[in-house]
Amino acid sequence: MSENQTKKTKSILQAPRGTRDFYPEQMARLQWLFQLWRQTSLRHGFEEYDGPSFEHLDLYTIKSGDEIVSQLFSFEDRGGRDLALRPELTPTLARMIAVKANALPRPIKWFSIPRSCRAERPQKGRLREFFQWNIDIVGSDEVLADAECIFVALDFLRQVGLGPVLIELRVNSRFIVSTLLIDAGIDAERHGQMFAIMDKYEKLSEAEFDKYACEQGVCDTELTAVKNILRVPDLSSLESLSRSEQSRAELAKMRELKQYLDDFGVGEYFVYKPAVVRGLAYYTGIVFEIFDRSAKMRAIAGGGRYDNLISMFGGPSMPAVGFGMGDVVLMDLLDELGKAPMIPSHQPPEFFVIDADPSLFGMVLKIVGCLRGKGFAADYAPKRQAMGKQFKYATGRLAKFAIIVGDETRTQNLISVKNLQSGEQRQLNVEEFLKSPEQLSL
RNA sequence: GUGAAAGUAGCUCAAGUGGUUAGAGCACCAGGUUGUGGUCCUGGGGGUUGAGGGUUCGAGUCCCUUCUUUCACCCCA
Repeated sequence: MSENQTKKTKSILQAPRGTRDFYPEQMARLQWLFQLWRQTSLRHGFEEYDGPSFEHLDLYTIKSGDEIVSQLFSFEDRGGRDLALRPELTPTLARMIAVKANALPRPIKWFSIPRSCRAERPQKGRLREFFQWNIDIVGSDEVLADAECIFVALDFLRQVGLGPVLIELRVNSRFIVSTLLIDAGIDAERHGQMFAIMDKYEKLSEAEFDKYACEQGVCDTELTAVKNILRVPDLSSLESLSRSEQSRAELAKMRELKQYLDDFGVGEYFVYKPAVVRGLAYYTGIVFEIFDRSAKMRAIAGGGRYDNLISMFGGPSMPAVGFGMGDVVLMDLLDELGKAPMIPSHQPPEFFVIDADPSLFGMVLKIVGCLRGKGFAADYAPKRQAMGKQFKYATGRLAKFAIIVGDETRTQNLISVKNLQSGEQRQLNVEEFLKSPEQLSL
């Protein structure tokens, strides 16, 4: 082996930057999460879908412009097509819906748990490969749809122990901010830039923010107007600022949203935050983010209304709202709060068969074989060892019942069944036990 | 992509200003109690100190390069 090859062999032992290996222990956690995401989605009436894990590069540049390419893992296939690993699922969703739009009953309530890749520099809570729970409702412009999306997220979070004391839902409306900016004499074409500046408000000190805004070409009167918007503490204060008919209508929508969330029983999570504008250009109305209240981490989830996206992909004009929740920040947070459950990476056996003597091993396999054939999780010690060791192994595997095969099994067809939790033990006839193992009461 | 800090066993951490063969706990494996358990006792495998090069009689320790992680930017779908 050449020196170069030795080097290569060593470097391939390391998983690529920003990726993770899922050993059984981590895989069990991941599956726990997926199952909860899936169950919650289905319970709320969403249907599961998925698309390809890579798409035409254009699919992503249409929406986000060419700058996005540097954040993508892109490549060319042998036919010269430009492709990219999916950095998110929303473009795929828009494409899938644009193709079949007229055939789908509305509202379309879909969910997915895609594995996605972004070529960014990894940090805490942000990797190059991750999973993201996506929830979308397409074809409804009613606030109820926004409320439903948010409710699924909160219902899930509540289930994993993240109540309103620990986390909050930050809500704003891009539309209303836009109308307020217009009232302040700031043209619509500069709103994108304003959103970007407003996004910094919570991260910077007052002086730093002023300086930053000034550098971005915001004049003093504009800065005052922007700050007035950013300082609005709640919806009722927003009312006094909203002068135009449009902004009043949008404010009414936000009130409606709050009412729906109250009705669903998750109103306590709601916080009005004027600085929440989201980075993406395509959001058109209500936007929201979910944060832990200590706010030391990135957003747990984020989303909003994007009424123009489907038509951008060549589909009919269809209103839509949705959010994404990544696995990384969520699991980090659960770990930090001690709320991540211990999930065994194997299925604990219902029955664990133990022999008193290696010569009885054939009977162990016979019983295990029969139980497994009947659909029970049954197991035995991997080595012929003293009974003490076998019991130890059974306990380690979290088995419920131990079945002891001894001389009496050979001579009288008797086995002993022991409840490993209570310690209770009883002798039974083998055939009778095997006929209906589920009727065992101990 | 730019800037900064860190990296010692699977995990958590030791190892004065460079100085014998890099240690401990947990975990893992094997023995011990001869028909009954996560306890206990004994032993064991494990590391080219992230990798590569340099300075030196001598490098875990100092210098350079690189990889990974973390933090701040960029961006955040």
